[in-house]
Amino acid sequence: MSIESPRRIRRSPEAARENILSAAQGLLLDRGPQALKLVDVAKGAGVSHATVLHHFGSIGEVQTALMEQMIRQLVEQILTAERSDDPEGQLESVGQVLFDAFESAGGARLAAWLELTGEARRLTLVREAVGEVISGPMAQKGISPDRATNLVLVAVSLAMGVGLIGRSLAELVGRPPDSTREAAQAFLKAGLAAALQE
Amino acid sequence: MSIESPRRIRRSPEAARENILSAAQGLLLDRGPQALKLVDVAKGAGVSHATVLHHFGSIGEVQTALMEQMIRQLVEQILTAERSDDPEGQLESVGQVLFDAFESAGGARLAAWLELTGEARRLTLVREAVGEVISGPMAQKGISPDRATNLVLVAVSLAMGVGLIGRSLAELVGRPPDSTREAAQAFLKAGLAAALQE
DNA sequence: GACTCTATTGACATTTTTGTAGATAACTCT
DNA sequence: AGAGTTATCTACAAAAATGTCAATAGAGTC
Repeated sequence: MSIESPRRIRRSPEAARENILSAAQGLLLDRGPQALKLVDVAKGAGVSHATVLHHFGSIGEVQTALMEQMIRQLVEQILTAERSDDPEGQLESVGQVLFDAFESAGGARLAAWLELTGEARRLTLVREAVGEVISGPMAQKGISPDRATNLVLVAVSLAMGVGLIGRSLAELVGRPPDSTREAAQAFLKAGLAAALQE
Repeated sequence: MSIESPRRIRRSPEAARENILSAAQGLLLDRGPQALKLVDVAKGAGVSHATVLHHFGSIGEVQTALMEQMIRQLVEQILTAERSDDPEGQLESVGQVLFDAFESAGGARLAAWLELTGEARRLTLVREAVGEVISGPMAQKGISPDRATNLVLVAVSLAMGVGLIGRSLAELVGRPPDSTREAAQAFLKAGLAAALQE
């Protein structure tokens, strides 16, 4: 029987916060917002719950910090795709990334959570991204700001819906999980094409 | 100073459950799922929390009962509209009701909640409704079951997204709250029309 | 009016969740 | 190596949320 040496991992404050937030994100994505309890987050991060409080002050601040981080990630993904591509494929590509962001990265779950908890005002970052898409690639395609806004509203809503319930819905009607997304992307593409033909 | 008579309202078990559930629904709709605490629900219903437990056994059962009731309401709305209308307007009408159900009645919030908490299997009722729409009005329009399923998946996802974040999104980009829904309905209608022209 | 039934309640008990405080250990700098 | 800083931990405390129980009070029946 040896006395075990009390090994601790000591992180920089930033690393510690990051570690905790990523654990929290994992919990949010696969167990839902209700799972964001202090001890559970701590356990997920491999630290004591006191450590979480040391870095965030309260569980509530963990949650808002998580929201902000996820929003930043979401917007970054979209803007990156919007900027880097060739102007031709931009619209399709942005559509692609939009669905990706809302699906895999948990964007839909985040947005749903924000909406359900009434914190949707935090989405100011999103407004900027939307504005950039409207005045950028869509303007280049000759789409008026007004119509462009409508298309974006529809596209984002659709991506949101698909990201949130698309897979469940498909399985519910006996289809492969991705079929909702595929159908939605095709539908959106057709609608965009129609909008361009005027 | 008079001794106040301890007036109680004594309801039938059914009325009591209904009263409690409707209070719970109110809480869910305007404060989110996190607000569904035992005491808060009880306060909303104007009874003691012990009464809630007497009728439901636990707060968890209140929540699942609420889910089931809301799902039933949702499906009923959709099926009613699907059945009662003239065959011509059915598709448009169902689209209308779909958006209504997911928006005003809180269907989107319900579905989001189910999804976030991983209880989406409860939606078997929805499968039946979907099946009925596919084999009913859509078949009459000459749409193949396969294509019909795709359209339904898209329509429901879109209604879901619009119902959940449509208003916030519109306000976020400086539009009137209803504009997301209007744009989405127009977009969906156009897509349906295109699908019929083959 | 007395009796029965049970929905309702206040008071208590338990569990869950969050927050606090002092001690300890990991890291940096000298 | 020694000292200072502070991230981390354990143990404790507080608060919040859920659940239990015996007593009370409506409403119907005899």
